[in-house]
Amino acid sequence: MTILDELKWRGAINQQTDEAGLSDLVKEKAVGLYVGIDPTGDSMHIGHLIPFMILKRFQLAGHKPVIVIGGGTGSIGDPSGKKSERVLQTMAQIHHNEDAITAQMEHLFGQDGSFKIVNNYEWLSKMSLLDFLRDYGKLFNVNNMLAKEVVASRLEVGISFTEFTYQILQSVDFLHLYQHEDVQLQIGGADQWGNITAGIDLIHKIEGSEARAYGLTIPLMLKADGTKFGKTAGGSVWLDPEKTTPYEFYQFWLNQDDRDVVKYLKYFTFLNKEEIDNLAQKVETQPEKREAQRRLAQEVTSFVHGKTAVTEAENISKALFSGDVSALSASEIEQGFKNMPSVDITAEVRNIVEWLVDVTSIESSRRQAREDITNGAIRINGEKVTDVNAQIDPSAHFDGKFVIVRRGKKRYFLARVK
RNA sequence: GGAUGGGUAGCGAAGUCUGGCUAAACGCGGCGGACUGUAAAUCCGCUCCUUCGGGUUCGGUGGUUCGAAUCCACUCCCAUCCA
Repeated sequence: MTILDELKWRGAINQQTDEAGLSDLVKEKAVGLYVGIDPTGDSMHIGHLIPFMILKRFQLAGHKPVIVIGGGTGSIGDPSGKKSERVLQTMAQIHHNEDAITAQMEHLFGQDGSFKIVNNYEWLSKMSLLDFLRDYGKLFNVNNMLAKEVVASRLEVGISFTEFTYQILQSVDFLHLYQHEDVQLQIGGADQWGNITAGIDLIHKIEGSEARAYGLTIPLMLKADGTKFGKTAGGSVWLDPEKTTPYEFYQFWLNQDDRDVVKYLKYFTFLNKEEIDNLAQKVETQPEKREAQRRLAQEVTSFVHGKTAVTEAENISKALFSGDVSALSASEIEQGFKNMPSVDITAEVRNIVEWLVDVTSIESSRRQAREDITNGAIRINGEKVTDVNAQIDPSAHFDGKFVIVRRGKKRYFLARVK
């Protein structure tokens, strides 16, 4: 099975520019290939992970991946997938994001030289306007540029010259990498098709039509219920443990729908076909065991945060979902609740309603607090409290250091006694 | 600048003609609960604040009235059409 066959099996191929040509190339040699990411934020989220997982698969198949941090393109703004013009980020912000994303990449893919990470700011920022216009601008036909889906869809609302130019910059990237890094394949999300083909056209114009450059896009990921993948009530699922804790990260994957889990195993893990087929079988026969989800959560959490994080996440999950938090030691709580919502409180003994609203802000109003207490939705240190007149004594448990509040089935809050 | 239609709770949307029965239908979302697989689907409760007496709400201001989301005046936004 070639790498392309594998991607096909994983359902990871949306479009390819020259299936036969690429297929031959992949058999012939170790192919240089790249995926770009513009530093629009200071962390990647799991949606960003998809193309990079594919890059990793190519690497495992003996090819030569290059990650392009888009310090240059990011300063322009990619109109792909955007309904309207975006506000430019300051260069300071972009450079900050570049550093953060680069560090994240190095953490994920290592610095052992098996992955090359480059920043297109290096070559794009040095180009003069006249060079740009004479060397590249001349080769782009505005009529073709206008016809690209990304631009065409924006003609109604408007698009600035700056964003309009984006496809040229991305093409220059591909050309640069083709010439200097032996890159012959660009991979991206489905919305990158136009940018990728623009780059291939540029290479053909400059290097001749026999130049072997290819493009491959990945299908847009949707959940079985039709909603966007990778979003939770709290927003995106980030790879940065400060934004999304490893525990939350693990839980995100564990909670995936049966209908989606096999697809995610294919996309986000390096498990082989037999293993995944076996797990798919389990989803059919014993869905309630959620072996596939558990394995998915373990694999992805381990890849992003490491093995220790998996063990920790599982320990915390066990304690929180059994409800038996009282067994936890103060130090375990410090660990497990590290990034759960928490507030600092005093050791003062208060009425529970006032405490939930005024002291901890866990509840938004007294009415709501009373309702939740009456419904049996509030647990203090693992014990259900249904009396609105109950008193809270922060010094009663956990060496007087914490009060653990649970609202509903799985929402936890930690109050730290100061 | 002119014409018309709008601005109601987190969002969508009734209510306005025929003032009080309206803290304001209904849907979505959110929060609880039941069931369960830490699921999906479904069902139930809650969803402005409250010391439970009440208090503050329907773009804004000012009127009419015993009483205004509802009537009047002015004003600010939004949409569409015309210039």
